[in-house]
Amino acid sequence: MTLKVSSGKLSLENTLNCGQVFCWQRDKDSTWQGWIHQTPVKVWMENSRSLCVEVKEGQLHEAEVKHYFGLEDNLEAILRTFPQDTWMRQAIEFSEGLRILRQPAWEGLASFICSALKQIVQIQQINRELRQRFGIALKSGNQFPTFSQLVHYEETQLREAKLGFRAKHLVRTIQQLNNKEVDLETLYSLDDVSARNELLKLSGVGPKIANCVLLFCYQRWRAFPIDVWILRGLKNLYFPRKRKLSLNYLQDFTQDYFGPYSGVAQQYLFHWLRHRNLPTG
DNA sequence: CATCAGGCTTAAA
DNA sequence: TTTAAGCCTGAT
Repeated sequence: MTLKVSSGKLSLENTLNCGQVFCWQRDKDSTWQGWIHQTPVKVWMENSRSLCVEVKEGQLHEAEVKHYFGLEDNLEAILRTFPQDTWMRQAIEFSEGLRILRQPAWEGLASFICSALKQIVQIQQINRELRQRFGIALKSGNQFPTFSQLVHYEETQLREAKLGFRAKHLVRTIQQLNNKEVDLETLYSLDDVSARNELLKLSGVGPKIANCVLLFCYQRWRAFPIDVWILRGLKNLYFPRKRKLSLNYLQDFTQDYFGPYSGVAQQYLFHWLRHRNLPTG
């Protein structure tokens, strides 16, 4: 069956291919195959204001689709809180229709632990490898394995999924979650700082990855991940004359300057910066 | 305390 | 050969 959901402004390209999520693939006909939590779907836009979702009968409700794609967020109002400097204006124009998804916490956490020193294409490969090797098989693909399912595997087995040295961290984090040292479910009810501190207890989770998980999985819109792209961008665009900038100083600056939705602004900047520096762009 | 090398894997350019 | 969405450890 096909669900048709009124979406407001939404660009699937900018939303699914901006580096916030790694379980979507575009087909030739600009439809996308991926997952809404553990449900396999195919999605496409109709008349630029309706999101169509092909899904097995009874597997998904419209509310779940809206929630996953963040369609209840007032995007225009969020964009108005951004500083209207020359760079942000370009980023907003380039990233039109980009929405922050509400991803499942475990898959997001695992993906970002695996993201260290990896390009987006490679992180997508890891996502597929983990599904194919360890996930429950459905007709249209394998589900992302839960940490409970993964707890039975050794580091060497995870390494085969192209994880490299990140396998050690993922194994440790899986054990920590299995021990209830950290409980991903309770993070939803914690304030930003407490939730962040919980994530930082996990192996392989530093400031950058913690902020990614907060922003993309826990709807903490002030979380501003600083990676090498954003670091270069901030230095070149906002502090071209400064020689030395500490990470702490920049982190404070982003909170103040980009405002209550600074994390969303980060993603708009990030998406723009990446394509701005590509050979074709 | 902050800050900073060095090491870690792999694939693509 | 270099580079790519970092983190951890240990040394100052």
